[in-house]
This record gives sequence, C-alpha cells and structure tokens, in this order.
Amino acid sequence: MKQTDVMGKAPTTTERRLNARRPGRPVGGQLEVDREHVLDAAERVIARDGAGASIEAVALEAGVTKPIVYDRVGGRADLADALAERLADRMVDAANQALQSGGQTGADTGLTRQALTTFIEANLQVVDRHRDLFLYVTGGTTEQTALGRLKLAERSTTPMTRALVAWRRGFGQSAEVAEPWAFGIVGMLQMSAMWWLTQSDRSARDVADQLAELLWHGLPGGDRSA
Amino acid sequence: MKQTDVMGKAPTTTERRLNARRPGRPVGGQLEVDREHVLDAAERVIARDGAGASIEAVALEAGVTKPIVYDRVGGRADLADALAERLADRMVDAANQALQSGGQTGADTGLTRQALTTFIEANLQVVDRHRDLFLYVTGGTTEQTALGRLKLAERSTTPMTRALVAWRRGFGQSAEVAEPWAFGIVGMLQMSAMWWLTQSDRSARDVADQLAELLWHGLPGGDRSA
DNA sequence: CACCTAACTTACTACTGGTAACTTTCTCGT
DNA sequence: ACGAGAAAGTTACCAGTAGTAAGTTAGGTG
Repeated sequence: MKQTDVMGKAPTTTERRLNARRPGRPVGGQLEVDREHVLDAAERVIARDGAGASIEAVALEAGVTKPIVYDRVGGRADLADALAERLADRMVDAANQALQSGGQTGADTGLTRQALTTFIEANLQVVDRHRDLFLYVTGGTTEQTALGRLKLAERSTTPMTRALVAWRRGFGQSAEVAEPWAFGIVGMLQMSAMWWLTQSDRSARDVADQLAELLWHGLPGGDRSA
Repeated sequence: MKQTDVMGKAPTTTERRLNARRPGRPVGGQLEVDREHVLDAAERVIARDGAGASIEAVALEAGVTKPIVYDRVGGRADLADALAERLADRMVDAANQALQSGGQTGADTGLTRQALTTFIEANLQVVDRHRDLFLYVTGGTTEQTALGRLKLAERSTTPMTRALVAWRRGFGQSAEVAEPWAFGIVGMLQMSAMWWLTQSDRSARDVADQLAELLWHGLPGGDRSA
C-alpha cells in the first residue's frame, strides 16, 4: 500500500495530499482540510464506533494525521466542545422548524402549551438520531469537558433565555428567572432524553407531552388545592 | 464477606498489612480492607486531587494495590457507580432532614411550595459540599458510565417517583407522569447545580426559590393568559 | 508432611491524549 | 537567481491510565 512514486499520474490535489505519507510541506499550498472536515469525520467515527471514539480514529477517518487534528480543532475537550455546539444548533433548528411547520413561530409570539410539546418532541428526536454523539458530548471526565457540557447547555439555552425574557416581560414579570429556568429546562430535557433512550419504551410524543404538562402547569397540575 | 476480626495479639496488624510490600497471602487472614474502605479512600482522593483522580491514586490512598481495588469495587465504571449511589443517598438524606427540621415531612404529607424550595436548596448545598465528587460522578466517557449517570439519577428519583405517585393519586390524577417527571426534575437539578457552581454568584436559596417557582406554577407563572 | 487453594503483589500489556523533533516546500529579501 | 528562514506537514516518541496475567507466600486439608 505504499505507492512511493508520485509522478505517474497527476491526481487531483486532494487525492495526493491525503495520501501523502512523506514528511515535509505538501506541494501546492495548504491541505484543504479545515475544521469542518475534521468535525464531519469525528461525527462519522462516533456514529460508527460509539462514544468511545479516539482522536486517532478521527484523524484516520479524516485522512490526516493526529497533529493536524490538534491544529485544526484543538484537543479532545475542544473537539467535544465543537461537536456540542453543532448538536445544540441542530436541536435549536429542529425545534424552530417543527414550530414553524406547526404554525407557531416559537420565540417571538406567545408560547403555547402545544408549542412547548412540539419543542420538546423535536429535541428528543434529534437526540435519538444522534445517539452516540449525544453520549460523546455529554460525557467527559476532565473538568474541562465538564464545563464543555455546560457550553452545550449554554448554546441551547441562549435562544431559550431570550425567549423567556421576552415572555416574562410580556407579563410584566421579572426576567431574573430566565437564566436559571433556561438551564434547568435544558437539564430536564437532557436527562429525560437519556432516560427515554435507555429505559423507556414510550413514544417521543407521549414523553414530550408529559414533560410539557409539568413545565406548563407545574407540579400541582391543572387544579391545585394546597 | 466477613471481616475476620483478628485478635489484637499482634500489635498493629493493620499497619503491617497495609505496608506489606512482599507478595503472598497476608498473615492472619484477610486484609480488613472492604468495599467501604476503598470507597472512602476514593472520595478523599477526589476531594483532594479533583475529578480526574485515577484508580492507582485511589489504591495508594487506600493503602492497597490496584488489583485489590478491582476485586473490591470493580472497574472504573463500577467505582463511579458506587460513588454515585453514595452521593444520591446523601442528597436524599439532606433533603429529608431539611424538610423535617422545617416541619415538613416531605414525601408522605402534602407537598407545599415552601417545602419544594427547601428540597432544592438542600440538594444544591450537597453538590456544593461535594463539588469534585459530583463532577467525577456525572462525568465519564464510556457508555457504561453514561448509564451510570442514569443510575445516580435513578437512586435520586426512586423516592421522588414514589412521592409523585402518591401526590398525583391524592388528586385523583394519573400517576403515569411520575417517572418522566422525576427524571426530568433530577436533570433540572443537576444542570442547575452545575450552572450555579460555575457561572452564577446567586445564593443557593435564590436559585432554589426560582426553580421552585417554575416547578410549582409552571412557565406561565401565577397569572396566565395564553 | 505434601499439596492445593486463597489472597495478595509485582510486572506487564494495550492504548490514549498530547507533543517534540525532524523533513520538505514555499517565500522573499538581497 | 539564490540561500535563509518561515510554513506546514509527518514520524516517532512520552507520560499516564485502565485493566490483567503471572508470580509468591500463608493457610488449610487429606
């Protein structure tokens, strides 16, 4: 598998570069391997090999060597961070799309209970579709990645915080609760997703509806007495 | 497993055993190093060195060698599991104690908003007191430990699920929501704790009160219109 | 007493994240 | 035009970790 003679054909730069096994600066400028390329490869590896994927496997899948990965995306914690942002964006997008196709505009207009259910269900389905990525991102032993988990949350919560601020202001109520509420809700969604994925056989819609019920009416439910 | 209580005939049996550096079966029966001893050592190491503590460090702190740790508690995932159970128990205890000293009995009688705040605050304070243990337990890359995180949740949720079932039944409502609600609430608490520990300078009581507000009245707040 | 088993310790494997050192190509000032 | 230095790779390596196999001694048993 060692084709040392390079001059035979003139393959496209990509081909030759990715197979370059000899050290030294590559001919013809920089490798067209950027951050996104590596992140895509990482997602593929994680989807294939599970959440325990190693940096080396990512480099192999991306067709580059390890130091390239470190140059493009940074260390393992940074990789998890970047993937967390992607996943969070996908969740936000899915939720927005679901809300729009349902006739709800989500953030700007009044939030309804129905919209809340839709939002939660969309989130569950994204987690379901990217199961191992979710595990990879929410895992991580070092303190760095523990904070990275917060970053995923932050990315998810930023739009939610904005929506909550507007929502509360619309009722003339203090918006100070917006941030803890947003983090709390995201935590609820993450844990529920984990439970749903591994221990429950209910439908996503059922779980979403039940969580929406809690978030909308609160613990005492519709008719409270205490 | 019985810890063979050796007579005190030989002074410092423990001392000599723990310092035994020569291979072979120890004199005077089995080492009185049981699971609890190792778990205690693990907690000390984590409190001292942070969440990145290694098995080897745990073994050293416990005064034993690595295979002993593997024999007594199992691999790294099992260790995290066991510590998770301990932490969860401590949380439940703290919450119950706070509720009782506040005149509330928590699970059996009617739950009030005030009791909910107390409950949440007690949880936050336990996490604060065992910061690195919390990080250690909620971390972990492998799928095993990811499920272990669920185990922590499960241990916390079991009493809560029971309470919720009773609570809902008391209102003549379906108790099917109890399990997802319990997991969701625990997730909310975990994420909120993380946020509070690392990014917020509010008091535990304030955060607890704000989360209780959400869980009690729901998103629309006291006066809803939508 | 000889031998087998229990209960350790030592020493090792396999792997991982991360980095230093080296090699080649490009660029640019003189 | 040409040589020095910067740029952009690859190789080879290091340190540390989870987990285990093999070796060693004390205790029990026919």
